[in-house]
Amino acid sequence: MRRELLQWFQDFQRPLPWRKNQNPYSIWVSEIMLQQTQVATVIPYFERFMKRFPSLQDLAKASEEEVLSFWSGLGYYRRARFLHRGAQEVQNKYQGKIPNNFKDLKNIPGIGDYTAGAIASIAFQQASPVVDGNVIRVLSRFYALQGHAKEGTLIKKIWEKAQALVQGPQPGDFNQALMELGATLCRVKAPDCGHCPIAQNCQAYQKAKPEDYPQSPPKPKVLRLHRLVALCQPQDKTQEILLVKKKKPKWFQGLWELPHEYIQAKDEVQEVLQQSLKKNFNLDLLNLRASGSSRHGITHHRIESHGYLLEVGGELKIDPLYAEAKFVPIATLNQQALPNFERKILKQAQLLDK
DNA sequence: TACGCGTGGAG
DNA sequence: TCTCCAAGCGT
Repeated sequence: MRRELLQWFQDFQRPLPWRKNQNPYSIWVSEIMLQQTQVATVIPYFERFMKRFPSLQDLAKASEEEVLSFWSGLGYYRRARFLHRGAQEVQNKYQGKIPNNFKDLKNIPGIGDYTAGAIASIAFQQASPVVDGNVIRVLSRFYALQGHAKEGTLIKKIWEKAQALVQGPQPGDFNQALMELGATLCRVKAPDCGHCPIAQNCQAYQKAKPEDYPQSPPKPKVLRLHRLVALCQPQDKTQEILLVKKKKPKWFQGLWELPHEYIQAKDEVQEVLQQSLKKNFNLDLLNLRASGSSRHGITHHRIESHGYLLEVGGELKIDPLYAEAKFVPIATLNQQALPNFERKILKQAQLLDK
């Protein structure tokens, strides 16, 4: 099985930017970006990020704000803050040399069991296993293991299998081959067993029901929210817009947001915005017009945002709930550390290009 | 151990 | 338009 998979990987692996070399730093960046994120989404972010932060040192000495601005739109922003912190830690504790073993890697912020195994095996050829969503699927099918994909007992068994399988030559390629198989052939739905190099020994395939493995876990209930978003422009400077940071935001720690309020359907728009702007920013609402709505999902939340373009007056003074607030030129919005959640609203108001 | 974190592609 | 879920992690 090991031999077949390695051969298949050599013949059919996708050419990906982080496979051009075995530089531990670029492997690390790619592995963090790929957490819970598909390859096609990551590629342009990876290219842009590596161009701006080509070495660990470049990343370590950058500001968190700038690192986040290069992560803007990729999601799970905590990853970027830990990666940045991790780079600084490697710089200080290991003189800029990324550790080559699982144990030390795992102690770096943002690096868990999976990522420590991935870096140790891919960048340093250590026989260290990896278990991600792909590996759980591939191995639970190959060995016809019972249990759902988030269940502790199943995951533990998969780690044991992966640990045994990774022993031997080319551990990094073998780990990547397992994941590549999961991503391209051994898919959640409609697996392509006809082209699978290990189908002959796959127990789920022999039972003719590979897509029954692993079982899908119970899912949380979806919550629906409505949100008013304020695009505030000063009366005398209409080319600027207000961005804010809460001290303890529910989402998007460290990123800029547009001022907003979560509302009930019956709430009066103008009244809510007027009171909110006065209380939080000491601003007077002079006039408003609707600029469009958009939907966005965040984990198990489905949020409908309603944007309003507002003209505001008065002197900016922020409430203690907020850490910062600033008016920025509209032309600089593209370089700000904003979540896509806010970019959608800005695009609809034609303050950002599509 | 369970939960929450972002986003976009596929079906 | 909706659901599902991806190269996980820290708490």
